[in-house]
Amino acid sequence: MPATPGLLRSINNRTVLELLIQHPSLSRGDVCSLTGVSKPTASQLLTRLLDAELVLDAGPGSPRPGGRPPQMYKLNPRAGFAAAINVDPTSIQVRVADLVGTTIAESTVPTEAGDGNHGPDRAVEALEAAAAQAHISLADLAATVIAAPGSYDPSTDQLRYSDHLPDWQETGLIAHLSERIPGTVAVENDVNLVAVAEQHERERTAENFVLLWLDERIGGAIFVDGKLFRGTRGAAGEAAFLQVPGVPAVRNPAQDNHGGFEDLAGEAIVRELVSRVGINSASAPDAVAALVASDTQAAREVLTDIGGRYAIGLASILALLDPAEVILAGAVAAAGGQQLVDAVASELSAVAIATPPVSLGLVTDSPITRGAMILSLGHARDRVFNT
Amino acid sequence: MPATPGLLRSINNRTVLELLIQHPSLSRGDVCSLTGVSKPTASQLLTRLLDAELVLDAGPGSPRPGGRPPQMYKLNPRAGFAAAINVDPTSIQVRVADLVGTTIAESTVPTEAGDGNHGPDRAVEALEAAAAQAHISLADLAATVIAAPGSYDPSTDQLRYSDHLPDWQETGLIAHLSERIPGTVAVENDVNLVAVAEQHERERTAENFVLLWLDERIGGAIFVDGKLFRGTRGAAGEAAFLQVPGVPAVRNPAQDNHGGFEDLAGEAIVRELVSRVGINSASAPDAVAALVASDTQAAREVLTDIGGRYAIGLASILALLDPAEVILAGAVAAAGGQQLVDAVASELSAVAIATPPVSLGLVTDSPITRGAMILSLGHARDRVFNT
DNA sequence: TTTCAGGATAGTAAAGTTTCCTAACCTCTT
DNA sequence: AAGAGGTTAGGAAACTTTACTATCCTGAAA
Repeated sequence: MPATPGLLRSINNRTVLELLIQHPSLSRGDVCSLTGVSKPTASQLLTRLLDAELVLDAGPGSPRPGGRPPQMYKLNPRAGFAAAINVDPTSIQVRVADLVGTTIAESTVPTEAGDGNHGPDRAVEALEAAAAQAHISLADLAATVIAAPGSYDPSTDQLRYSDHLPDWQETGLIAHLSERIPGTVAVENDVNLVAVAEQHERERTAENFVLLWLDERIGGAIFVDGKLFRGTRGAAGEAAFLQVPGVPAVRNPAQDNHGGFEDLAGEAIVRELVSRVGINSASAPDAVAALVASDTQAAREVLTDIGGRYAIGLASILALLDPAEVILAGAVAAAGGQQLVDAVASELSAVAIATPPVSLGLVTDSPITRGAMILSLGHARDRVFNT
Repeated sequence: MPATPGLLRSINNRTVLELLIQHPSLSRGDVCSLTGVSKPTASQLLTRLLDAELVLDAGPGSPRPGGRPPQMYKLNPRAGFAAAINVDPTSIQVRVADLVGTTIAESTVPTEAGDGNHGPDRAVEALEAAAAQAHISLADLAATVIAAPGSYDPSTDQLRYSDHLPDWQETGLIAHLSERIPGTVAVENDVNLVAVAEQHERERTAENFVLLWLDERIGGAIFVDGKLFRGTRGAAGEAAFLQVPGVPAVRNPAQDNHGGFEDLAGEAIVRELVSRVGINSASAPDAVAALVASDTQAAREVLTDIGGRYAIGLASILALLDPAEVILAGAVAAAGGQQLVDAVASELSAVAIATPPVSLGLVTDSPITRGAMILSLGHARDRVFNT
């Protein structure tokens, strides 16, 4: 693959398209100043992209005083479409967006236990329904990202550690899905996608950060150099399986699908700790919310205890990864709010080497689906722009 | 920075130079077939590089039957030079190599306690001496990499966690060194450099791996996508500071500069465990070597215990990073040999989620300096080739 | 109020540069 | 003579610079 003049065209085409993602519309002059190419080349680039129908005429722009108004161009939102699917034990949620990122269809299919197959084929059906609702054909989809608990291992093409989804255990998962869904198809761990959503929300300030997911289960996600770090088998960031002090070392964690950090700070433990101050809730988020609301000395001590447990696991994470930032997300983190963050941060400074800022997740509205859509849009653009 | 025709030249120039690193010499025809450029372009590229004195005529190659013998070209080894400096508490070791990687000077300066300054200026003196020995000027150096224990924090330009090197604690370390050493200057953690040497030795088979350093102290290094992962403050991979079960959670690890995994499996503990079977040695490597040599049931049990302790820390590392491979290196690992590796691997499969292959470090001869030279050569080539 | 020069910004055309490619032609050795 | 190595000549694709035209706003004069 030698570098020929055609490479220049692809590079510059791509540069312009990337700029059009960031800016709603651009004139030829904007392209000149933002990319550094000359005026004739900017014209040429936009003409080519217009011919390829990747770019549309956006009409005249606002004229500067005493000058001709510029001709504006925008990305063709219908040059391709992206889908995000979130699979959890009770439902399948589908969202379809155009290449600009505007949602054009959305639907949720409940998957009650015992009424047939809730596996990949059911997800494809839901996707077909959403596509019909958006008045597009499945063939128009350039990319689909499926969010699922557990980790996706690309070497075996299989979902692991997702006992809650019995119908998704087959090997050859993406191979199977690709037969029915066109374009790029990817399966991604749900916690990883929350991290993607958080990074997008923070406008890429954090290139290296760790997200700790505190919900029904404990999870984690790692960003390295602005990119998701998945590990070899897609199992990186499985914080629940950290071996931590305060509980005995866990043996056979894979078989039992439960880890040391969960024994120290998982849902059950949190509920039990909270119950010691007389608050009995059905779920850990409710328990923590009630704990934060009750402003007693005993409640504060329990919150410090919980924060300290999270801090122990985080200390190992910080020792290995030295992230610039730690984000706490998930229902328990949201329930605990800033008080929980403060408790974790203060305990953390006592047990970890170098403590980065700790903050709460900013994305509260369907973070998993949003992260899946962000990845899906990236894949869709990659695919559409390279033609 | 727009893509102009000049970019093609740089890309192709660079491609040819990279090939000349891997192959001792190449003909024009080799360049054609390896890069995919046409014959005239290959000629043009080599002529340009010859004019820039980055490439030298290597005489005629071996002729194929019934054909004209090709004209060969090789990298100009004197186009630039690279230096590697290894600083440890007792000495400063310097190595200088040409751009091809051939060592052209080597020296070791002992730094006995109490005879003046053993800081950066002393290292510069040693470097000057080595340059004189190689009959080059300091100005010919394109890159220098300094290996040191502790971690180098680029944000404060300072070495941390290196109590053994009191004269290296200043802030503005590289700024200071750059005033006296030309070219790229970098400071890198010694364990990271061992990992670089291992990766180089294994010819890039492992893109994602973790190296556990078992020596006077416990350390670690992480490779992600074929590149060293340093974290935000250069402190990634500090395995000694993992919080692990079996010992109490460590408080204030940074102040005391000692971590949980060290309490569980550090030098002192290893010596004590070995002493229980009657082997008393001054150092952990000696102790482990004697343990492996004495083939008793009790010795095997102690080895299993030690391996199990290492496995506990590794379990947390695997949970977070999911590497494709684990490498055990350092004096203790070398002393334990394959028996120790087997003990770790077998215990690991009991306490970790997914166990990758565990193996022993292959580089036994000055791995730190070799790693530093590999990085330094990379920097030197980057610098020389981009002109 | 209308008209029309002047000025500023937007866009195009023509010529030239750099880099690559293909095709044909030398060059050297067996 | 044959065959591989290497060069020359002509041309294509992408960029640039320079000079030109196009469009619109402003504001002053009719």
